[in-house]
Amino acid sequence: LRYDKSHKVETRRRVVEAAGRRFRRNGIEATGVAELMADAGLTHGGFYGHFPSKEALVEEAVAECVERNYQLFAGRVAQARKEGLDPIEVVLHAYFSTVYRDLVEDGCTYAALAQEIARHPPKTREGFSEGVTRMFTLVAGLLPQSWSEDRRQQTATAMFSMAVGALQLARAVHDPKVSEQILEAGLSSALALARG
Amino acid sequence: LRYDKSHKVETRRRVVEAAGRRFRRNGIEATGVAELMADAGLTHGGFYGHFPSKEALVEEAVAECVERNYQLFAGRVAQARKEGLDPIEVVLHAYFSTVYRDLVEDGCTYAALAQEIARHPPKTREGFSEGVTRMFTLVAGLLPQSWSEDRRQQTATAMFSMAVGALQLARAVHDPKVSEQILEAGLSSALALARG
DNA sequence: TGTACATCAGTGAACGCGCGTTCACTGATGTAC
DNA sequence: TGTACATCAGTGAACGCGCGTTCACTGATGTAC
Repeated sequence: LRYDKSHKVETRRRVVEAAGRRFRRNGIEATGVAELMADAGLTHGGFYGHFPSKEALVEEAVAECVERNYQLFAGRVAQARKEGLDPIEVVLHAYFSTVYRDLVEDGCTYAALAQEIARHPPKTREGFSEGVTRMFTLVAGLLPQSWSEDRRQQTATAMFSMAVGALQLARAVHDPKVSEQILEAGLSSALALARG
Repeated sequence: LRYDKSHKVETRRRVVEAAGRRFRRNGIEATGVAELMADAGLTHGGFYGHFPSKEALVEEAVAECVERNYQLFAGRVAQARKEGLDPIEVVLHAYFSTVYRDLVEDGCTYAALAQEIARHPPKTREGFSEGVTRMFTLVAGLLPQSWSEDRRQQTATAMFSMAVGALQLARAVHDPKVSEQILEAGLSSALALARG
């Protein structure tokens, strides 16, 4: 044996992470294998020692982005609770903000990839779908306990859809004023939905 | 003179329309010049007799999609009024439906292109942005007259964001049941927002 | 009315380029002696 | 402890391919005689 096995595992992890960032920033199709290997400090040839194809990496990178998003969110919720704040308010303010709008490469996986994912093979879409339903459930858990399970799930789903749509439109629009109005409108309506 | 001038104008129109469809179905980047020229019944070489570059066509096709979307919507509103129905209900039911989810190439320009447009030059984004604000205003006009101008604009903005996000997530998710839940949740929450 | 002609919308071969992928290789490493 | 060696993670030239774009051309058309 040459390197200890952790070496290759670590390199692979670095490639997946670099891919996740690039995919969110520039899109999956627009990101070349050579480009993301360079991000990980490697040359393109080594790629196929880690993955059988670009699509295999896409699948893994999407799953990693989804997981990372979930952890980030769950972390914020836990911290809000520790500080005695309403988690749903903290989370919504974080989401519908110019900071999150501009944080593309480390930002929301769903706003960044939803459109492109729809044209990828089922396996890739499965990881994405699982992430979506987990987010729905996480948000539903932050809504009033007095509501029925169904109502919470439904409201959470709608709120999350609104968050994804608002982030995307806020990014697409060229007038910064309109962009901010989209975020503000989304925030206040999402808060209204959360309060019933 | 050879052909009457209407001939070239008509061909150009056909190319722009074919491009709009392809862009919505397969994405802008994934659509080749040869492909959309074939859709219009031509070969790729003729393209540059009509447009200086692919990006110039993109700009025009986006503007055409935006306009077409607006007309479609305005038409539905007018018809609902004629039939004595509440236009906002008619429009929301049409939007948050499996039919509209599956009608990609003739469907919502914003759900289909928002993500990609964010990476295009300012001129292309301007046409898109203008369309977005026009849609906001159109929807705002359907909300209760008793509300303040601000409230209507804000609610319309949030509703439209939700529609775009819900359509995208419903398209991306691989489980049809989850996809339908997203549409249903979006519809009932959008109706709730419309009623205050 | 019939023919020769000029026009120019549309054709299709060719270009440089970057993509995903392959493969013969290199050279830093942990191990055996 | 020092050296020779086998391993294999990573290198980089090369591939076929499709992209956007160019350009010399073709041939259907309306017009002039």
